[in-house]
Order: sequence, then C-alpha cells, then structure tokens
Amino acid sequence: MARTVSNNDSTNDETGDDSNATTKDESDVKGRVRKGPWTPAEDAILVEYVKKHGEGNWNSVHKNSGLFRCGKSCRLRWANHLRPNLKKGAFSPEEEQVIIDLHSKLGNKWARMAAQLPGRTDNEIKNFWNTRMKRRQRAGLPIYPPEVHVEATAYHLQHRYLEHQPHSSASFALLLSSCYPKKLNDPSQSNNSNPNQLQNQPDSSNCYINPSQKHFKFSNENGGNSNLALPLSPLSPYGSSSSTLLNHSFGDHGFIAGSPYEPFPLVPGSTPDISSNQTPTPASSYASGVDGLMGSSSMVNNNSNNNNDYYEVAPLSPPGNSGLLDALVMEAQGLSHNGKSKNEEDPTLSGKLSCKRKNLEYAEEGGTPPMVSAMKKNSSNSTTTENQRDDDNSSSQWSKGKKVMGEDPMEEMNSMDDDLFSLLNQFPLEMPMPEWYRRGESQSLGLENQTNASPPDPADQEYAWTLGTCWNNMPSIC
DNA sequence: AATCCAGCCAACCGCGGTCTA
DNA sequence: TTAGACCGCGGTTGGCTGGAT
Repeated sequence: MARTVSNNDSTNDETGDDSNATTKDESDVKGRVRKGPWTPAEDAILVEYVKKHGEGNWNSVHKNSGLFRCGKSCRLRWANHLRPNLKKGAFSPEEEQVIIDLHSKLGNKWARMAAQLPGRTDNEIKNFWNTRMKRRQRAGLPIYPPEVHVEATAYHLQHRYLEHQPHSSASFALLLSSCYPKKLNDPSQSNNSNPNQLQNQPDSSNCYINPSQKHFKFSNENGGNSNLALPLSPLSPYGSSSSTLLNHSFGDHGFIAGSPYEPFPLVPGSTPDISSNQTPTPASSYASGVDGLMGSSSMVNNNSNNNNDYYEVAPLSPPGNSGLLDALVMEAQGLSHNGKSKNEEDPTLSGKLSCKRKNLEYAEEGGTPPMVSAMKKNSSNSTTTENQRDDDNSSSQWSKGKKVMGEDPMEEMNSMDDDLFSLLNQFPLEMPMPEWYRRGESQSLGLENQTNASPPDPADQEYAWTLGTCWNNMPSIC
C-alpha cells in the first residue's frame, strides 16, 4: 500500500513497505520523522523500547530507539495497537450499549469512554461512534435510544447542578451516574442477568443498569394512550414552556429548553445532514432540560422490554487507563465519607430518576451493592471487592488527609443535591397532559411528521422507538 | 470486469492542559 | 511568574476493502 504521507515538512512519500522502513528512507529521514503506516519492524522496535523503558517519555523513543517517529506517533501506535490486553474486533452488543450510554453522559469524551471499556481504545470508540452516527443520521433515527436519553438527562441534571456548587464535584456526579444499580422493581432482574454482560471486565461486580426503565409519561385525560409521546425538541417553542415546569423550581439554575440528546428529529426522513463533529457534547448538554427528559421518556412505552438495558460497566479504571477514572473514584470515595445524606431520611423522596438515590436505596435495602453503596461501605471501613484496588491506595490515602465530617461544606452540597432530587422526584412520573399538547399543537414542536397535529399513534411511537432502541439491527439502513 | 460508494480503520494534526526549569 | 517541553485528547483525513450496480 502506498499511502501518501501528508508531511508538511517532508516531501518524502513514505511507504508502508517494511523494506523501506529501515534502509535508504531512514537515512533520508534522519533528523525528521517518519509518517504514515507503521511497519512491523517499527512496531517491534517500539515494543522493545517500551518493554525496556516503560510507557511515557515518548519523545525519547525517537532519540533513543532509532525509531524515526515522533513521540506522538509512538504513543498513538502503542496505545492503539501495541499495548497488551488490547481487544480487537467488533464491539459486542454490550459494549455498544455501554458506549451509547456513556456518550449520552459524556459526549465525545472518547478517552473516558475507553477507560470504561477495557481493551478498547478511544480511537476505536470514536470510529465506532462516528460510523454509527452516520448510519443513524442516514436513517433519520435519534442518536440515543430513549431509555438512554432519559438516563442521560437525569445525569446531566445532576451534573449541571453539582457544577454550580462551590464544593461540588462534577466528576463525582459523573461517577455516581455511572453506577446505576440494577433496575428497581424488575421481577426479571434476579434471573435476567445477561450472560453477555461484559464478563471480561475486571470489575463486573458493579452493575451498571440503565435506570430509565422508569419513564415519565403523560397520561391522556381522554383515556387510553397513556404512553402518548410528548415530543419536545430543541426546536420546540414549547420546550421552554415545559421547562418552566421546573425552571421556577430550579431558579437560577434555569434549565434551558432543548435537549442536546435529540439533535435529530424523531421521525425518520427529516434529518438534516450533520457532520460528525456535531455530536452532542456535555458542553452543550449543560443546557439539557427537563423537557428533553420528558420528551424522550414519554416517547417510550412504559412496558418496553429492552434487554439491552442490562449491562455492566467497569466502574473503575481498567488496566492501562489514563488514571483519570482512578482519580474520580478516589474523589468519589472521599466524598462518600460524608456519610448518608438526608434523603435517606425522607421516604417520600424515593426517587425514580436519581441514580444516586437508587444507589442509596439499594444500599439500605441490602440489594446488589452498586458502587455508591460500596463507597458508603468503604466509608465505614468495610472493604468491598469492588473498588478494592483503589481502596488499597487512593481511598485510604484520601481518608488520612481528610478532616472528620462535621460542618463540612460537602455536607451542604449533599443537602442541596438532595433538594434538587427531591424536586425531581416530586415531579410526577405520570402527569396530566398539558393543555397545549391536548390542543393538538404538537405540530408546533417541530415534529410535524410525527404527530401531524394530533396525538400520535402509540403504535407508531412504539415502532419509532423500537427502531431507535434496536439500533443494532439496522442492516438495511444503508 | 469495471466502477462507484459507503464503511472501516489507522494515522495525523491542532489544541489545550500539565509539568518543569 | 513564565516560557518551553511534553503529553493527551478530540477532530479530521485519507487509504483500503467489500458490496452493489
């Protein structure tokens, strides 16, 4: 293969041919760096170098190993292809589900996602996502399955809120949201453990469960159609109106109308072409509003039975990660030392959206211990199998340096956090259909195709979301 | 058989954050 | 305090491949 190298400072058209890699071209390129595909010989050199010196110091590879590659290139090659425990091949459905969910929370944070998927690289995930995006875009499907959409919105509500707190930790929120307990009240849960649940993950004891089985829905006062969709999109002028449902509650936090999670219309065929860099990101998603949550969730048949809701995520950084998650875990563990929050004292606040709350409930109920409960246990000096690795270092070290909780600002944060969730939880899961919606103004929501000024056919809704949910089965899309 | 096209994948580039002298 | 080096991340590009026409 004669990949032409786009080297600005070198006119060499480096070939990927192994034979050229170590002969004339090298001398020609001395003092410069090779670009283009890596050859087996180069790989061998790099592997040998890393074996000898370890990772890092990538620029010294160029100097000391005789490899005419820049440090960047070496790091990339190592990270994406040469490092051990790399998992090659197609993503499993479970991995795909994890990616979708993580993307709904993190946006295009490929490295963070990769940290949650042992053996996978950010580049792989990025490529996967971009490909998937294109596919769904072409099919006019929403990026996220609705249940992920709901989960993400709840996550970002929490995330956004915590960001406003002087002592809050966004990463803590992230962490909390990445450790949803198994679905509550799901009779199938006990014996429905998906055997494909990323069993190769080192810490699969932590269950990552999509909490979105609990959906908001609007009940139709006219009867029936309890799963009527409430399509709200960023285009919707009513998005803000629905947002005001909570805006007055959230005050200055002012959730902005429009969900970044629904950049595509919900109806196939009306999708504007977007480029890959238009994927929703948390940056924009901080504007994510309750409308997004409502809009998407309400689209879902409450009885939807999506087995893909069950998957696990390694809550701790897998081997070879950047250490970021370790830091997050450490942080979260530290925060967990603040003990129980007051929401545990208020049974009326038993949330159905808040994963955090779910975790707390689980911890109390003695259910499968999700991560937060595990952290709580950690806080009381009990050891858990999960997080063990970090407990050995980070948590204990952290606890050494932390003052005993008293008038800790974190306590205040927890309190305020709970207040937010109490608001959310008092937001009824089933609520009367708004007047504006009953008036058949759904066409004003920018979703004309879907509703056509009349309440949508639940069957159509279900079909649409079946498409959305079963996005894996899209062979005919292209 | 030739061509086209979409998907996949590897690699590069630029930017920003962190570290260090 | 600051400038430079280093590193990691996300976006983008472009070659390869296989299926469709």
